[in-house]
Amino acid sequence: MTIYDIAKKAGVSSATVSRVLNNGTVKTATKKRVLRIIEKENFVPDNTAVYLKKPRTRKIGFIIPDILNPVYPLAVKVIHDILRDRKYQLILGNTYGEIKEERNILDMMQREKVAGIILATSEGEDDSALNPLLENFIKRNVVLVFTGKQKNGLPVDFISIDNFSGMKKATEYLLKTGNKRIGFISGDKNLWVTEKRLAGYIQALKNKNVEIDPDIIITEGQYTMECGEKWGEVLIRKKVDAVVCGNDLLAIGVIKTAGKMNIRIPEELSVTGFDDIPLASLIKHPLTTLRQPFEDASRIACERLIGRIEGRLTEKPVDILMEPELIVRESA
Amino acid sequence: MTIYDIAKKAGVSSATVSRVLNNGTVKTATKKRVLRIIEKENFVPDNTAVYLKKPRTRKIGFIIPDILNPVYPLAVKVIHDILRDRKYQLILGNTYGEIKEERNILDMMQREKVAGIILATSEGEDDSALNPLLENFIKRNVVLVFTGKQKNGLPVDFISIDNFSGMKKATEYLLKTGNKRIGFISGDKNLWVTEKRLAGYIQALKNKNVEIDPDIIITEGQYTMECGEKWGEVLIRKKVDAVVCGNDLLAIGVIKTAGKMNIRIPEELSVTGFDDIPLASLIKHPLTTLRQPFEDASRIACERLIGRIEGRLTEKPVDILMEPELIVRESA
DNA sequence: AGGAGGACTGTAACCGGATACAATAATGAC
DNA sequence: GTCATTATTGTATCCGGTTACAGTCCTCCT
Repeated sequence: MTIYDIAKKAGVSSATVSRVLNNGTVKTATKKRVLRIIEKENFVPDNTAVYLKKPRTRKIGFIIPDILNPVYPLAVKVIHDILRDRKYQLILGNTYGEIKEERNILDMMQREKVAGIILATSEGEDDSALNPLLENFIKRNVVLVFTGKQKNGLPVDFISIDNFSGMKKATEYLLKTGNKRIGFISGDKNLWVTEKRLAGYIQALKNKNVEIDPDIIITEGQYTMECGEKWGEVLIRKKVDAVVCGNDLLAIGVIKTAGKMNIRIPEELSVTGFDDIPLASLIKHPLTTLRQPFEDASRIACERLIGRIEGRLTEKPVDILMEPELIVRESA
Repeated sequence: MTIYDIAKKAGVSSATVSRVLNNGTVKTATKKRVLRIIEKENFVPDNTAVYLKKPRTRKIGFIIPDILNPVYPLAVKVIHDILRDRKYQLILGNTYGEIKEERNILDMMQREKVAGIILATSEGEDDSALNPLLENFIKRNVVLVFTGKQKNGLPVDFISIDNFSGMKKATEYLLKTGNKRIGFISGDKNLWVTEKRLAGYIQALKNKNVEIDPDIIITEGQYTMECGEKWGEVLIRKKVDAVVCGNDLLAIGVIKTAGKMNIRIPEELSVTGFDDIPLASLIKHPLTTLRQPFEDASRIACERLIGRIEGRLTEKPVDILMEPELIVRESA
């Protein structure tokens, strides 16, 4: 079933059917007749043909590290909904922190001729290897927005969270509430977020003239609960008063370990997280953490992306850093 | 940049380039030369053209109610990964329980010419209105798999959980541990899962000759934490000993409410859930619930789908109901 | 009535690949 | 060296829409 079949049944040319489908100028009576037939035949045009001819598709790629990290479902939802309202389609890709996967996903998206990509990943120092690929997109007028990594000189919008300031806040809070020996756990040190969050932690300590002890700073592994448990135990054995965690999952892992080791929270160990995932307020020791304005950031990123695609937004690429808010609960 | 450009630069015809891209028979030397140029020019073929000619795409639709429900991220991951390994692409759609949204998503997927769809939704009694649309897919050889609703006579595989048996187990457990007055909370009564889960609850009571009290059976609203809080309060005021919840989110809501009302769990109120979402084991009163073999079910659904698409699987549509496992924790 | 001008419609050329079929080159047997 | 086979390559068409361009048909004036 093609527009030619519809055209024949309606006694018009294919061009007229196409115009009916695209709100071209068609006499009302003709339009009605064609629409009736389209309806009756359950005709739906084939996007592969539509987009072959049109200069751009209405597909947007969204690349995240891992949908199982509870931060991302909300971002996916926000973006999914905006795209739905604007009649765009969402193509989702998980990289699991692997350059190779990211490369595959980008390749796939290029084949699919996406109109834009929201990149929420950051694979560490070696992800500059992806720059040539990304530049390729830009060359072809595919719009990019970054929300999880530095732009490395690429002319793209960058919408993110002020990780430095956030972690500084958390550390300052722990210092203020009397913690002396404060450990730090994050994921891989080469990730942009790790770097910024670690810097915030260090800055807060320096400001109060607290000695920086590399022995209780752990910046390897993933941002997962499992790593939280593992490193949590290590730090507890090193007699820390508090642990600043790079994200909530790590913090929850630390709290789990503390439970197993019969360490009371927050009396014997204070723990802070980062993200304020839905879990954070529901666990046994509700988590003191930094709430990311994730919804707003996703919305802004997505709307700027569409604005650029549709030519409504033409200003030079900007950096927008949003301020996380410290949410004090019971874990610290 | 098209295969024609590549062909010209390589001094071959477009057909040869196409063969290089599709592992056709090409002399090794020629292949090398063409590949070098493809590499140098960063050429990537345009799927809109590829799929215009080919009988089917390598895109699979996955339709879920809401990615924010913690059951779905895992399913998305499992399916995403299988598809990635098999070189298929994932198109995700959230319906939010709305027939209208589901219709839009199905329409979009038809335009995109998906090769198959995994349907994890169930919009209640009126979703039979979607049958004509779904039959349309089948007519066009698009393969469907259902994981969340009855097949309504459609010739499709149905992979799901035995909701009836699961809820019967939970209710029986509550009876065995001495609870007399057991309330029931679920989402909308027209949903297939609700129907089955309610039936399991009723069967368990009947088997023990416990009177069914419609006054403490609530089957409206959504499967959300908020509804759990709302209906939990209602049931607590009606003096129930226990509440069987249609899913974990509802159960967590009930537990939250109980906390606010100073009702001790499980001494004064036992609560069970359904799903065993990641949250279930981490909350203050770890949840007794039914673990769904979600990973396996998603995998089976996805693999059968691909098998049928690729013609490897040709047997008649089957129903596979997997058995949920009762996980006893502290809430009951 | 004769035209001007706009509304509507049709014709045909793309878009960028895949592939049937035809043509040519290479290989091997005798 | 010749010819049958097979391997390799090229030509041309098609996939299903969109759209530039060229009509055709009205409507409304003068």
